[in-house]
Amino acid sequence: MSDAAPRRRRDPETRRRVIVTAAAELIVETGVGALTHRSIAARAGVPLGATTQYFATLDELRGEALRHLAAEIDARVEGIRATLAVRGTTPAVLTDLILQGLADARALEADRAVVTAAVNDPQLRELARRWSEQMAGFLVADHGRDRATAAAIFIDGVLWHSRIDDAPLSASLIESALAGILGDSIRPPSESE
Amino acid sequence: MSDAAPRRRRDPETRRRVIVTAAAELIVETGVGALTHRSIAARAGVPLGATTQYFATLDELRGEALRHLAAEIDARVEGIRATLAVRGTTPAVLTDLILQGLADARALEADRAVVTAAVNDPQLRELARRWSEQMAGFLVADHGRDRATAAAIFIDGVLWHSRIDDAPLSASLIESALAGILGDSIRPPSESE
Amino acid sequence: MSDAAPRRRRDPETRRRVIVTAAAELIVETGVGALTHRSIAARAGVPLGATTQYFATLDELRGEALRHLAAEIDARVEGIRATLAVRGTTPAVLTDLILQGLADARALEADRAVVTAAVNDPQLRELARRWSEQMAGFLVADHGRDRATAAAIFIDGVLWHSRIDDAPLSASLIESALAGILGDSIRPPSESE
Amino acid sequence: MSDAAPRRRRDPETRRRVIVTAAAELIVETGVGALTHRSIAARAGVPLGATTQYFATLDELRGEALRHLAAEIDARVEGIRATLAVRGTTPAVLTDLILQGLADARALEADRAVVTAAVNDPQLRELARRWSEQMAGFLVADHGRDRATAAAIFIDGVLWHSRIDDAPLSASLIESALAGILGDSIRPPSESE
DNA sequence: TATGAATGAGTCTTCATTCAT
DNA sequence: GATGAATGAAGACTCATTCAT
Repeated sequence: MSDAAPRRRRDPETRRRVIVTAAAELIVETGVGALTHRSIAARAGVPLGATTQYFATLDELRGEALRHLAAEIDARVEGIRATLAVRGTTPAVLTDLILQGLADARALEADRAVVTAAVNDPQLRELARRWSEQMAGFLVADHGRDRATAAAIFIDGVLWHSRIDDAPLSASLIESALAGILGDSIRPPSESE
Repeated sequence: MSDAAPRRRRDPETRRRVIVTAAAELIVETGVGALTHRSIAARAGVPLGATTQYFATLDELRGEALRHLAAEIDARVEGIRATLAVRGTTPAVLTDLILQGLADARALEADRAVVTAAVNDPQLRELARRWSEQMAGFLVADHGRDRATAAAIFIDGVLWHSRIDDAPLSASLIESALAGILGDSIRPPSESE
Repeated sequence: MSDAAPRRRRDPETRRRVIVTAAAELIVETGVGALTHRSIAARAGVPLGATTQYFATLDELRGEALRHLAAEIDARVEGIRATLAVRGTTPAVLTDLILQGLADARALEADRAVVTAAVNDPQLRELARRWSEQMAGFLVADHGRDRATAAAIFIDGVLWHSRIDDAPLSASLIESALAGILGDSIRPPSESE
Repeated sequence: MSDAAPRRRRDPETRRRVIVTAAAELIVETGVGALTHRSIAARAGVPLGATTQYFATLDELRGEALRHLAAEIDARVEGIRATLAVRGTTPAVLTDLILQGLADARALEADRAVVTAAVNDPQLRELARRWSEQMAGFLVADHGRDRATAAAIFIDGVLWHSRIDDAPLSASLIESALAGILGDSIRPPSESE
């Protein structure tokens, strides 16, 4: 029944990660603007001082958290890339992947959080652009620059829609739109390999 | 005593409006998170006390400001509706309107600011949805629900793109994509009227 | 027996003065380095917030307090000037004034506090120089630049001595030294007015 | 296991000295108020823990550093004593030594730093007095108590002047003043030795 | 009613000191 | 013994909100 909180084990690596993760969660849930040392410490279950021990300023910690989110997103994007390489970049495949992505609420929120944060912070623009640019990059070989970009923009719109709107979009709506955007550049995936 | 002195802003209505407008500007410029009584008073050119006189809490004032932005957006949407009624809902007309909208940086920023704020505040969702829903509404008669929704989503994506990305999109990219999305539902505007 | 501290009367003028005075006292007693908002508030008997209400930064408040001390010093220097004008700048008169000054512990401490603060803050140098320069200025007409400066420097040394050393200096020691420094430039005060 | 590895600073004595020296430097450069464990460790090139290993509190370390500065001063004072013993205590010799002292900015700053620190810490008074008292002691045999004290006070004033004022004092000003203070007690140095 | 002074809660940040390793 | 991670007590500063005037 001793109420003196025992000093924690020394494991800087883990602690850093716990703090960054907590900050990332809070950004997703409440936005970058609401981030405070206190809220992070509470969420991470560490004393206030720990949040300033590893990061010189809140700005730095915020940056780490956003990069953490970006890394999460990158990992998913890499999965998408791999799938597209195997199954082809047809509207059906893309729609499938989008619906999968929408089903992962956490992933969706992380992605939109980064973009949202970028609206009022030019330094984050590059981070925010990445997802969309990579998606366009995956499509450009098969569909050309303009169609690829337009498709990526449409997909971005879909993600936003699902973040703001409660009614989910139907697969056929998404697939038809993509088919229209990609037009006659659509070809079945190559048989080889 | 001289009645030449212009009636000192005795009009509470006007003052309220001045304050709300100032708050709306600040939200657009710096985000909802940076809003303070002091910054609003300074921007509006009114004493600090005036900002608490007319609005019980900062939250309330923030809400009014966001509603003000929404009303601004509605006014522009109404203009779009009128134009579409006259010129038809073809990709060319839509592209024209989108490019016009992108050229109005202030309008664009206002719109994205409301959506951004809505990401972390469910109460604002309805406000944020409005623009997209109305746009879809204008297209539904000519193109059907799904195509209209898809087009509105694409347009939303275009607006986001221009907010995050520096390189502007070409008219042909936008028009081609819209043409693909709206597909064979596209018809020339009616001759009548 | 109500323990709710009643909100104070509104008298900004007085409050500012109370705060600056408290800060000046603390500088004299504990040095500029030990100055904190909290210590000032406690000394002044005002809530913490009051110390930040009137001064944008602690630096600004510190500056005001030092200027307050400088003004105190200036007032005394003006008294010295007036006395020297009437009674002449002889060693005897100077010694008399010095001993008077030394008797006023508070004045002495204020003076040395300003100089001490200037040691590590170049911005205060000018403030710290003033006393010595004015003293030299009073003597220059009668004794020439070098002797006047040397006398002022000696007096400065006397003030420091009395601040650090417990044993007081005798009047004869001071007077003899001044007589030596001023040398044959010493003349009795003019008879006229 | 090669014994070529230079014996890792295993010498606690040396480490203590390194830390104290670093602290002393910092006091001279930035004042006692700005002293922190971290700044000392950084300056000394030792780990943070070393600064708390050898000194129970920062206060203790600060005291050691000030005593270190006092010892430095003593060493220079001893040099002055030796010179005065050889060359005599004439104004010319004293002026020479003063100008030499003023040229050694580091020495000057160390000296004033100790005095400055003593202003707000009575425990340091004795340390701060030492320089002046020793200087007077060197002169007392040749010039008597009062003149010696007065000369020491004047020299102290000169040191302060150079710390606060940008314009340096001329040798003739200093020498004349000393000549006046020491008066007819001045004698050429003894032939002996 | 209109104003801005008053207050304290809450923010970021720095550091002395403790103590696990 | 030596190191640096851990902790919390301050410190500067900002502001929503209250309320005297």
